[in-house]
Amino acid sequence: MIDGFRVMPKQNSPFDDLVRGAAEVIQADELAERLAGLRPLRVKVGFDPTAPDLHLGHTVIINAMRRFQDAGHTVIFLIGDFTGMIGDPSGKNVTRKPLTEDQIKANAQTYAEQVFKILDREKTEIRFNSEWFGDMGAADMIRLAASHTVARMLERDDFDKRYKGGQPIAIHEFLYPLVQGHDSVALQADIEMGGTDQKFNLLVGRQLQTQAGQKPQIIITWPLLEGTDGVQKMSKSLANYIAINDPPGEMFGKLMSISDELMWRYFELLSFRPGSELDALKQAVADGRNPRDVKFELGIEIVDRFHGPGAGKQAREDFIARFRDSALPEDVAEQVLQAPADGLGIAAALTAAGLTPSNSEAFRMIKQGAVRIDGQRVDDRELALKPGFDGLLQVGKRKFARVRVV
RNA sequence: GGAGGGGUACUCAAGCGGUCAACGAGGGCAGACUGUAAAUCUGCUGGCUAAGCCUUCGCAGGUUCGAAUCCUGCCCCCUCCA
Repeated sequence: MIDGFRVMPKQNSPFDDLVRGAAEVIQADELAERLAGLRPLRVKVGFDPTAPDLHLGHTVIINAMRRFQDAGHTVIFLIGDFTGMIGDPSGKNVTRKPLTEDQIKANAQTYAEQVFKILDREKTEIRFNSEWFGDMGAADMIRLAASHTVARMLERDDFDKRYKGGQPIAIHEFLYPLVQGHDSVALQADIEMGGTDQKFNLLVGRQLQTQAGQKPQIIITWPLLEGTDGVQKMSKSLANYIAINDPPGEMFGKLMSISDELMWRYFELLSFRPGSELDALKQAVADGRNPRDVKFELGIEIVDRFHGPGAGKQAREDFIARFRDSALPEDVAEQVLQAPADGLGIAAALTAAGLTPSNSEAFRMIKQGAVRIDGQRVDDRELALKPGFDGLLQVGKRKFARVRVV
């Protein structure tokens, strides 16, 4: 799938690990050539300062950045504050709301906090494209616009589809690839990485660099990570995501819930283990090792990364106790609920404790045998918790609340 | 500017005067199974002071014993023509 790979040295070389899981490398031979040089390469990755809540899908490319850092290269974390102020409409026909300068600053800050759980802060160059676009005049912008033709713009897949499909394309949308490409010129990027949907924009960068007398950047695109459902891309709106701010237990649990097949995909794109080690793990499973235990390894690595060394093992122990040995969790924060004299209805208690969204839902859960008190199933929907009650309420396998009724 | 089509629950999508809290699919949740899952099977999937009641089908009115379904006005989206 990747052109030029077969001319590369044997499997699992440092080169392979740098681009492991990449969707495409444009001019792989050039990449090998530049990597072989003595100069650290400038690796540019642009970020839209709109969605500060990062999930594991976002980290695929950040992991790749980290690998380049570890290989001694310079990673440029480019924040598209200039473009953000205008509102990038790419992708959908939904016009994004322009962001204010303050929002962008705040988002950039949140971004940085999360990103440096992976990247080495010392080795990261943070840049904003308003540096060179902020005071660019109309004349220069028109000059930039003159560097590309409409026909070439329409080569981009989504433009083409929209154009042929009679969907509107605003003029400024044509400017986005140019602006992004010009960023590469300004930064003198050797490499630009992005999602597969960015391919066209990244290619424009190559052209603009060539026009500016620079060596065109190498392009590495990364696939969109599937969400925990294993089918659709990971995204917050599809509720199939693992946020990097998820608490350890939740993060570990979500990782455990992915299919065995998807586990390898996650290893490939999210793990820092060398390819040789992944091959060994695959072999072990093929030889009969329980895939669950290998999934534990994945969970430990990821949880450790975002919650510090040791957090992963702790999460695994909790997980085993909870799900394999079905022990009741110990560390559930106690909630104190007010009850009328004749007691608090069980449904109302579940809802008040946040275990169910409504009393109706609580009744449904009881009917389905999903509700337990201290491990004992509750069948009586009329059950009332009297003042003085103190116990562990449970809905389903993973929702708990320790409740004291007064 | 003109002509036509459409807005239904988380999503898609039926319904076109009563039996509609609204078919079906997807998603989600729960139960069983398990290796934790996935797959599979089953159930649930508006709210409530719960065998009853209340609110929902773009918004606001109207007709009717009765409206998601008919009428009027408004808002929004799409297609074609200019």
